[in-house]
Amino acid sequence: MTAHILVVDDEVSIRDMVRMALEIDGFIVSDASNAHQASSILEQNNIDLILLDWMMPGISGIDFASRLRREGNHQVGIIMVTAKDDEDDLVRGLDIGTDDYIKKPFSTKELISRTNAVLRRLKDQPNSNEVVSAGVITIDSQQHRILINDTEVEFSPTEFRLLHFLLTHPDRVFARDQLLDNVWGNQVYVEDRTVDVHIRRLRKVLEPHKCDHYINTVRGVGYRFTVNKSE
Amino acid sequence: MTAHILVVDDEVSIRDMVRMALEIDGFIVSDASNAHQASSILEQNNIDLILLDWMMPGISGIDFASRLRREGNHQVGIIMVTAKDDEDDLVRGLDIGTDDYIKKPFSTKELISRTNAVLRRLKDQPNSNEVVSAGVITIDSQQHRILINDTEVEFSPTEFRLLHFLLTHPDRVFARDQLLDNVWGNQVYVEDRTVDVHIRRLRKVLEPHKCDHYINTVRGVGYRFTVNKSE
DNA sequence: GTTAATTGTTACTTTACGGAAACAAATGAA
DNA sequence: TTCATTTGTTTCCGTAAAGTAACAATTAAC
Repeated sequence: MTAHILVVDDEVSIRDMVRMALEIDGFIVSDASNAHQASSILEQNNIDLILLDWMMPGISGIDFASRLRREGNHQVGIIMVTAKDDEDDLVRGLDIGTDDYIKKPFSTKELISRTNAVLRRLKDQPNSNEVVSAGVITIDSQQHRILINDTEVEFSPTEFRLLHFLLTHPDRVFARDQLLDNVWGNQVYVEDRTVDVHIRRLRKVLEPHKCDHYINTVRGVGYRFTVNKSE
Repeated sequence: MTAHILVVDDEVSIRDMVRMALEIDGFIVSDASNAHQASSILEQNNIDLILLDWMMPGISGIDFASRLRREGNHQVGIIMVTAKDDEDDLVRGLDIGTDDYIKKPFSTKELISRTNAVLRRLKDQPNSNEVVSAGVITIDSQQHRILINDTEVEFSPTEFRLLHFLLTHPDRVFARDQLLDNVWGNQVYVEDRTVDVHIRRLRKVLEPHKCDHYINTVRGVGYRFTVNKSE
């Protein structure tokens, strides 16, 4: 889920500065010095967000952005980067359908903040309205609540993610590595056995509600979530 | 959802020009030649946006705008209209709390564009003309008052907006960034942890009235407002 | 101008979560 | 049975996250 960001600016110093700031924060960064380059990068990569300079020789940022939106590309986020004296065109920019703008000069802190904010807004829309349930367990991810038999039960963050993953992928065995990838994320490295401990903690919380048996151990392989008790 | 726009300018030719442009685009338009007239129209109508001339005999546009905001009218949008030599004062104008400005002379295209942009931004914000309540808390945003158990309780501006946002979006977790976007606005950058401090201040004010438990901490995620106590 | 209020930041404290180690129990193979 | 391997469980401890208070800088009010 690391976002891929395209930086478009004709000045190499700005590109480098922005690239560095973004990479330090864990983003994947591509850059382009003009609209033409940017287009081809967009076609060949799965770009999440474009940081687009307002004034560029040739096709300007504003033209490029409006062309993208006109061509029906609404999924990619666009942040316009403007010099301070362009301010009076800002509204026109926002009218095109860009997501935000940053005024030069800007701090890397501000850059990161706005980037994250736009990415979050883009991601939020389709997702999180879901309520999933299995057996007596119901998970409302928007409220970040878990109900068991209509009673709220508290889980720690990792327990929450683990149970959510298992519940949304029922009747299927997952090896410990797979669980680590999906629940912990493939960036972090932790011991396999850590999964055991968290499975234990999960069962402990589920136990008072008589549904710890939803979590099966498949010896030699891993764990499985199922509402049908087989043993 | 046709917007109602008030045009305030002492020159009749400008009023007519603007009125015509807006009406062609489907807006409902009222106009006034001075601040006094504008006030009475504001009281009698549900105005969405004011196009306000900067320089006017009597009470100037800037004075009128700042008075409106000081009186707590934050729901109406304000676009300042300035002659080209007033530019120095622009920053001051935006500081008062106007939403945008247009320099004379302007094209009707630009006028429409900015008007739409401001209206769009306003629409996303909490609709302030209503009285909302949850549990023992009642917020009258028009009066800018908060009642808890029918007793008025004082809040600072930021506390007010924060509580209003949370109360109008109950039972949903918001990350700190999301709260910053929605309560502080997406054009300001402040630290994540600032949210914590304001949550603390909010709880401190709510505490004497035994409803600080409406604000839940969701560790690793953010905060949630709910009237149903679970623990 | 003086005072008070508000707000963002920082620094310090407290909490509790998560990861690993260590040991116990269970399972399967010989 | 005995042994090796896998899993269950508990405990410890570092640390990330939230709570809190104090501070400084604005801003509003008087």
